[in-house]
Amino acid sequence: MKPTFYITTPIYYPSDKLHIGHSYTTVAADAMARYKRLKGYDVMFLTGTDEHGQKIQRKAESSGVTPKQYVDHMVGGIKDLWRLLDISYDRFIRTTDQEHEAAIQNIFQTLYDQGDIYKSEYEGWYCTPCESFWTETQLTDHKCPDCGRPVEKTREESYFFRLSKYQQALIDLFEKNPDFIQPPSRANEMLNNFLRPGLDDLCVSRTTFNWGVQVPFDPKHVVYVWIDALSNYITALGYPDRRGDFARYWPADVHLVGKEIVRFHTIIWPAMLMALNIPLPKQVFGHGWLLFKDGKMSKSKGNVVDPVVLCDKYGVDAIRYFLLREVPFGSDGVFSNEALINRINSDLANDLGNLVSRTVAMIDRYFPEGLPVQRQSDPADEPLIEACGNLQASVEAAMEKLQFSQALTDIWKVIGASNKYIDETSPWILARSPEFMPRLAAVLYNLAEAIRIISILLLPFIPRTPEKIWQALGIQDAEQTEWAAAGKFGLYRITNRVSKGDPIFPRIDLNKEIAALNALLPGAQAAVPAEPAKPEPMAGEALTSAPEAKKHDLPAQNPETGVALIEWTDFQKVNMKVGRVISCEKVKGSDKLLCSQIDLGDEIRQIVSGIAQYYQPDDMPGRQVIVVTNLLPRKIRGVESKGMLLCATAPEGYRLLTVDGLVPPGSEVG
RNA sequence: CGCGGAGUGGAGCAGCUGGUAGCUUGUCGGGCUCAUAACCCGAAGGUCGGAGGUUCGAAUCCUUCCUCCGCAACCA
Repeated sequence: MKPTFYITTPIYYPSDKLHIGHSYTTVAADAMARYKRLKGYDVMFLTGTDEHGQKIQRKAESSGVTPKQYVDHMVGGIKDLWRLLDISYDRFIRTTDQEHEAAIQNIFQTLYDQGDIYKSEYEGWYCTPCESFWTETQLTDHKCPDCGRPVEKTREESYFFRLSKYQQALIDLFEKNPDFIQPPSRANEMLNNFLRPGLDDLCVSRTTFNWGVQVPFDPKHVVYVWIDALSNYITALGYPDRRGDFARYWPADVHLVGKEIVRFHTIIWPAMLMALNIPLPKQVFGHGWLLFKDGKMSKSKGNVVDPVVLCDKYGVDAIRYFLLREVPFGSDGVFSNEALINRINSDLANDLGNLVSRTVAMIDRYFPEGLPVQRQSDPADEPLIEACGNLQASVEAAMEKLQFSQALTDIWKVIGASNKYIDETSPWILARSPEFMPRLAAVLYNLAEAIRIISILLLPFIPRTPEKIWQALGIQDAEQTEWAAAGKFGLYRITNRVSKGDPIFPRIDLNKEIAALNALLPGAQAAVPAEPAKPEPMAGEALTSAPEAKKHDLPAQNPETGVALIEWTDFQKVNMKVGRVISCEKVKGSDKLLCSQIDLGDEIRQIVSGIAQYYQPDDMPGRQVIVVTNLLPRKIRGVESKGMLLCATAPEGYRLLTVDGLVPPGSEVG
């Protein structure tokens, strides 16, 4: 029987479109899953969505659909994205799956029956205007940290999980299994910040919303995210049935998570499993975040850092390569368009793509009938052959530690060695004299062989590229392309026929491209977590075979820019007017917010905008501004905002939109 | 003292169980012409945030200070 390997991503919260950070986690998990499959493992790669909770419920309400309709739509988009990124998940769990919901009720009941869950009261401070609960420690000056207004002590009936009971067992777990949390620094964080100071019991139900799994014996309550979401890792395997997939794959080999949810996965989750008498996962890997360079946020979220746009422009493999190579897994890193394009140009186009091109071109030119049997080796070949011989071992060593960046660095060293080998052996000079033909043949053979080995080792990371390379080199059969074949030098067949084609990775004109991207997307978003900011799903719809892309669900896109096209009627839904600023002040306690009173002709509106870094309050009165008037009102830092001021995102910051000449306040824009 | 992270050639980073700095990219010069203006070689460029201390010796260990960033807590 094959050994098994079970790897998971967090389940993502589909309240918004997924961004490049979610893609980062998922691409990493995919690379690992592919690697293990190539090594011969029976792999279970799980991802999914966490679909319950108040935020989803509200989002759905404001869109005028049921929560289920809302998440169904979002999940369609997420699956499209994973298809686009070549994510080879084996199962896609949704916390709204029936089996998952039933399993959650079973778990809740079990824990309740054995006394690990008990009913009590959740005591907190309630801010009525904000409709928010705060704990003692969250308060600032005994006031609402959100709006600064007084709060009142309130009690809410809740169920609690006896987390405190597992404190010592968890400390033991961490101390006896130093590898349980990776990277190790995060284990210290957990021990020092949470475990040693002491754990509080955990509130695991809510009565303030109802979009969730009902507590079986108390229908007023729904199960809160902890149990609902974290349990996905076992409900996806059929738990509470402990036979079948559960027996086959559990315990998980690794949970891949972003650093912001390491705590939930290394404290709450193991404690739950201990309570249920289930073996613990072998490892939780907390990776870093992808940050955005200038830290500026963008009002029109999404475009340039939208993985869909990037894939359309540069190809999936280029994006996957960047994500896996640019930042050591575990550390934070910076995403920028310049960095992306530089990686593509120098690594993929110049080093790898060009190596394939020049090798194929020379074989094609000097030996159009195929490489001859007669080949003359030389001591100069040895460094290259040796580097190729060691490569698979070093890639595997890195992969076992989830060091994707290191694995790719190792591969690129051999790519570099190959380019250097060409220079040292100067095949074009050998080609001038017939007596050097055997030597020339050996050189080109060695190059083809190096590229063949490299291409196999690239499979986990950029799965489309190896196919293209094999086509160029005329490699057809599995014996030359299976994983084990990367460990043997000399499998390339002289009967293979090369074929020159288009470059695998064309070079990109950096300046032109940056200009195009900037035009498309004003400023990158600030610090997007590389992972879902929350873990709370519960669905487990087993995804069977490759689903057809639901193209019709996606908005049409302008092929030039990647921006979604909308109907005129969509545009008409937005109501905009010219307003005049009457007065303006900074929002108290805020660095970035200005609160303006705007004359719209027939009314005065209060609008909060994030422009304080670019405009002084004194500078605002009298300005003519463009106001979106029919946005849902929203409270920002406790101050109500009814609308939005339009701004351009310039390199130096936001610039307000205005109108040409004086017009009466309230004039329609359209 | 809210929590956490980071300051190392122009940029981005590694080194941090102590032995006077290394990688990628960029710049400059050279080589080559098989290749995607690509590839190969070489050079310039750093008092390792500051100040003290431990030591024969500190980027590395200790003390202290400074600066930046993320989160807490915000840009509908």
